[in-house]
Amino acid sequence: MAEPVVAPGRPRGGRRDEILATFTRHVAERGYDRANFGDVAAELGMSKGTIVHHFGTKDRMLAEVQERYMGRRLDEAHAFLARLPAPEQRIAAFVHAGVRYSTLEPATTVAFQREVVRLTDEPGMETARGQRDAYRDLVVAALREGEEAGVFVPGDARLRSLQMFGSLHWMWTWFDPQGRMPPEDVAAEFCRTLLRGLGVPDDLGAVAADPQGPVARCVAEVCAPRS
Amino acid sequence: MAEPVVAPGRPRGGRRDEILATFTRHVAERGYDRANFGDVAAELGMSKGTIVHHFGTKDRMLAEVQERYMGRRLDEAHAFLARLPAPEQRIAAFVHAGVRYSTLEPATTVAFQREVVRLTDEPGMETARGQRDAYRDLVVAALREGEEAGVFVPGDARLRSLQMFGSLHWMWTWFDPQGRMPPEDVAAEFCRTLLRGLGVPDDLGAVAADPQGPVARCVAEVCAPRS
DNA sequence: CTACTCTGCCCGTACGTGCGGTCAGTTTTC
DNA sequence: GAAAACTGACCGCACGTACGGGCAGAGTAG
Repeated sequence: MAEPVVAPGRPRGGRRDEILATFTRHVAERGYDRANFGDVAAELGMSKGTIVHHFGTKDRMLAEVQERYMGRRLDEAHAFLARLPAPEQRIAAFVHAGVRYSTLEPATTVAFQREVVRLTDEPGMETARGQRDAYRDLVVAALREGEEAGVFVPGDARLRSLQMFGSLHWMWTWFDPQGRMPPEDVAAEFCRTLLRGLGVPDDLGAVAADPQGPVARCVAEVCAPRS
Repeated sequence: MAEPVVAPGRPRGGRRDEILATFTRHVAERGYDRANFGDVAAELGMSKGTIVHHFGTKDRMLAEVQERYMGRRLDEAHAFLARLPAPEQRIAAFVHAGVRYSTLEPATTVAFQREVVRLTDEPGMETARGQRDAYRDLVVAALREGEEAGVFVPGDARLRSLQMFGSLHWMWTWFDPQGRMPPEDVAAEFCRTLLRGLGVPDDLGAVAADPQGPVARCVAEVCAPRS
């Protein structure tokens, strides 16, 4: 049924990536517990054994999904931070990027978000958890910079970062990438409310929130669709 | 090994409620998929069959947890809305209440929050979903009132409600009721940032966010611990 | 008071199913 | 020919739940 495409057996990681992508989609749709080897194998027209051969265990497969995801996000965060010096731009960029991912890699994003809790619980997730913590540290740092620069009103940076992540990580429960609501609008609205909440003057905030503005454009360049 | 037959008192469905409470705790700790009859039964020193006798299926049991939870929340929301006329007070009250629940009924709250997605997916959850939607409608209505009254800057009320719920519903992944961070502080910080973000003047916002203020007190009275 | 019956909780077990993972062997690629 | 990719049959186990029966208390008749 499925054409050979490239010869089976060789293509370095080709088949492997396919497996990972399908697994990711299943996790996104049903959650980790209900996702299973059998269905993934059937969908790809291969045997369960093949999946085991490539990944060993289900836990490892999820860990790899999370690590790859966070790896990409960290790279991108560093990239746009290097280009955006102002704290309110940085915070806005995190929001734009967070929303953007929901449409750029919907499956991976949902899979990550709905299974984040395993980062703290399960063993074997140390790497991914470290990446996640590093990412949050970047946001906290930007919030602190803003406070010190007097752009944000003083407050608890850690709590604020959690408030912010909550809004973004919750999106998987309601946001439909195929739906009517454009992600840019979501990002813009979230940005405006958040930045105003941090005490950023409306004009500065408007620029940072603008879907056509410099921040959004920078994020769009950095977080480009891959292959 | 079973205890003396009848527990002190004969609270209507005493045993039944005990089962539900234990099940709820297991869902909160491991998630619905990993929670199972065997463990609950063992912990209560009863047979799996007893659980089935009382609830029929696992799905039904979860549905009942969700319906009871949302029922209580709706009652309380109506109660504090009746006492707080101002939009900024109402929004603050939703935040205070949302945080408060994490310590008042930690297990039920976590169980609800981590399994919310089933409200939209699964059949048999129509009632609970209706309750959840009704709750969100209350928040959206308060946001719209605020806009019309000129207390909030114009914006997309639905998006704002989702942004707000995200912050609160995400708490289960990081908030520890036993931890150092007092829930009142979380609520206060969330309130301040959110209300400022909605355009509420700082003095008005400070009163509404104050853990000792009228709004927090009203919520504390309405959302009292139950027997 | 006694005997009988009805009823609702509760028990223990057994069954079917689904799933993660193993393994010995085959095919493909270089 | 060596190594990697792949297969398909199989195992063991955990879990939901169906089922038949036990048992204690309430109601009723004599």
